[in-house]
Amino acid sequence: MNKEKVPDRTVSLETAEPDMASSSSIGYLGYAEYFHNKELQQLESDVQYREKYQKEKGVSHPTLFQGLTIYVNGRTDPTRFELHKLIILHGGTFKHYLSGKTAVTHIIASELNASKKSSFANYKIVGPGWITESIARGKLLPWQDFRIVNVSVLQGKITDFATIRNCMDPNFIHSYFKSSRLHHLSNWKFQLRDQFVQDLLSSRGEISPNQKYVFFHVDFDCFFAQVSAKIDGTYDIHTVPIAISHGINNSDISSCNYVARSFGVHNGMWVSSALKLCPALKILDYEFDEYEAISNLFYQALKSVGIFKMVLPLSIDEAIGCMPVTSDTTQELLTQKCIQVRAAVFDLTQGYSVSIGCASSVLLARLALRKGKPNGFSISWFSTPLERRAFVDQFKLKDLPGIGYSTDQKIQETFGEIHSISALRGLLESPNNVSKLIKAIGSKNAKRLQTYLDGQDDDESISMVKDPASYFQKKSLSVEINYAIRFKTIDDVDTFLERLSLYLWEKLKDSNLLTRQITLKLMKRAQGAPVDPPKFMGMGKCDAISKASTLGSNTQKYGSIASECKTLFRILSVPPAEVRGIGLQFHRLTAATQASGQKLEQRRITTDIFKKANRSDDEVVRRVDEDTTPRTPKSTTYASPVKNYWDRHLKRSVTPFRYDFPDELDPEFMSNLPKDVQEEITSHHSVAKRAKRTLRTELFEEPKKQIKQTQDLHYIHDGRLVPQLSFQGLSSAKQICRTLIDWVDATIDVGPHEKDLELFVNHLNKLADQRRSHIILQLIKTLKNKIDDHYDGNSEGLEQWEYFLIRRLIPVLNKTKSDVNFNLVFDL
DNA sequence: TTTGTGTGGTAG
DNA sequence: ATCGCTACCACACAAA
Repeated sequence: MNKEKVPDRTVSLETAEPDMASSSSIGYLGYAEYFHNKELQQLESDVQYREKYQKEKGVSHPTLFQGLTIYVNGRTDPTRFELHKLIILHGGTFKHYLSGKTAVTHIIASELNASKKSSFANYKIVGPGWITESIARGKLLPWQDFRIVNVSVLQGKITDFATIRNCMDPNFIHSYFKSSRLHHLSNWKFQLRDQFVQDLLSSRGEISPNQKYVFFHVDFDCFFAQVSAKIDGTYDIHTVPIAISHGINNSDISSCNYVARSFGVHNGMWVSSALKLCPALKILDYEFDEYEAISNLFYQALKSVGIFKMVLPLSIDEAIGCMPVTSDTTQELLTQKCIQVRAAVFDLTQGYSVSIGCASSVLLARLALRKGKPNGFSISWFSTPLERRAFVDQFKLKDLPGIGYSTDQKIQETFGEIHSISALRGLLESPNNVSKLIKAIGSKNAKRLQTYLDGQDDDESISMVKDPASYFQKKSLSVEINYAIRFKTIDDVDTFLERLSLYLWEKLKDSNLLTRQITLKLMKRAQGAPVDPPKFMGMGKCDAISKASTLGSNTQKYGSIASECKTLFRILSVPPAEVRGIGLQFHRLTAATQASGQKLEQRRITTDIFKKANRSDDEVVRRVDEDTTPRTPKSTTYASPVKNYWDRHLKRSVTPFRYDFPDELDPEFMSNLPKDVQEEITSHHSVAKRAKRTLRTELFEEPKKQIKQTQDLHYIHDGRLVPQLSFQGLSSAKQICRTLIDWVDATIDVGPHEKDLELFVNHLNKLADQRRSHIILQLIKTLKNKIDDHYDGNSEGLEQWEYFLIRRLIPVLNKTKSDVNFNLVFDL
């Protein structure tokens, strides 16, 4: 591709500067507007355009494409706009649509998705290089040399197509996120923040906390709509109502232009309702890569202006530039700067419009931005608090940051139909009303709202400006999917949980962090909600329930995380078929030390608990990827979190359900599988059977309490005040050992109860917290010996006990390895 | 009083 | 068809 041959873009039609007076027309759209005409007119226009251009430039182009009719599909390099121009300048005919009537001779595309590919089957499909190379060589090159035949692309798209509808597909998570706008928004935000922190730390430029700034809140006008419309190239964004969405029915509109808004269309609306308000609405698809590219240019432009001490990233299309206040900061100067910033973005992005709100506080800048939109700017530079308040009074409560739908509703429930800020200000003169407000929306919310009434920033915004490095530092990690989640069996759930754990674990590992606490969050179909929600593959009306588990140590271990998730799912006790969404969160993150990072690498190469345990000459697997620094015992919860949970959720209806999986695995089928697959299946099967047992006992049988309830005791031990740990009401190791023996004997046929296992692991973890490793060792040895006693039999229970021993107890044991010197051989 | 857990709300 | 994410704050309530 020869870019030099591309005529430069300084044609008068497309060089107009952004219109600073914020009026209706934007210069750059002149070009788009020009081609917006109906097709017949357009043919004539193309000829006119060519003549005008050649006359102005004093050049003429060879008519390479004479007689050809060309259509450009999707994103290309050079862009569709540039190709359009090249084609018509060189005598070709450009088609905006693939209407059936007019024959298109060639299609230009870089990549075709499956549906397009098959519908284009009868066309000559070529890469954009065909155009640029032909022009460069001065002759029409054979199109066959630039033909696009990429079967893998085709297949990839086809699997994608199926993948997104089936959450059990191994690629589901990845492929779903690839087209989830919300995932992209979150991801971009994180990346921008991360980049910001890195830049800040490497630049060593100090942020002085007492610096006074003018804030420039810069924001694209309907970003997605602007970008997608330009890529598509078919419509004039100033005259045609445009919205961005995936589908045509119950699909969210994520962005719409101001023409669409004038019909009452707004972001978040479903396409079907938007079309009722505005039948002419054009729906365009997302162009995520392009959003990212334009955003890069946007941030680059903000930096290049050179007036900002820092540029705080708010999102892909939104940032706050902080300009230090000096003695000559005046309304005139600020006006000039706003114009300058808008022009810089416009130039670098080649034609995108941003709006700016400029003020002395982050809040006022945000409000000013609303006045500046679209395609303009607004400055709120006040000298008295009175002026500030008068300015704030123009807005609605919902315009204030942090006042969303729900808070707004609560205020109205308290004070009647109150929408305006001025009305609320009046009400709050009475202390009585202030306490009403606090009661309705909480004290923090109320306090922040009052700060806003004064035009001042709340503590959070202040900390963002004063200590941005820590404000933008990530403190938790989570993943959530509430779309297309449909499970049949608990095996499905386990498999999915493993993939979700893997996804998040990789992020944890990449950020070199350890986690202390895991939360599993489920969306459960609400009582009475239809099994098939109105939105295709959506979650419908759901109850959100979650359960946290505090791990025994700071960990980065995939195995512990995944198995903990499965346990949490069982505790939440939602039938797999009722699950509509699933999420995983890591809290209480700590930085992994350099050493543990290195050990992690070792572990991945050499060890796997299962395999290690199978090798009789092996000592107990070393704990390698857990934090070995002693934790302060602090306060530990001695009561069972499980009991706590069920006390609170007992009212929740639990629908009985059946797991359908075979009781026994077919040995012939199994023997034909690779060894690792066999192991995996056996392990799933065993977890599933355990769950079956657990829930069956819980739901259909009188729960056989083998052992009495936990008691929570506290007493003086060894002359010190040490919290006395107990398991099943027993404190002495000897007594507990006897209980363990009874426990194994009593459950060797049916397997242990999940809740009991959890209590026992909790107990061990607490012992580990107190560094009482010898007791842990004693208990586990006892348990192991007892299980070995039953080894001749081939009961289900034995299998489950072994699984428990390997998966849950050995990790606890490994954790204590540094405390005592011992070798323990497990030859299972 | 302090700490921890589950839930709700918000933003883009 | 359709891609309903994710970090963070605040609160109610329970437990110590």
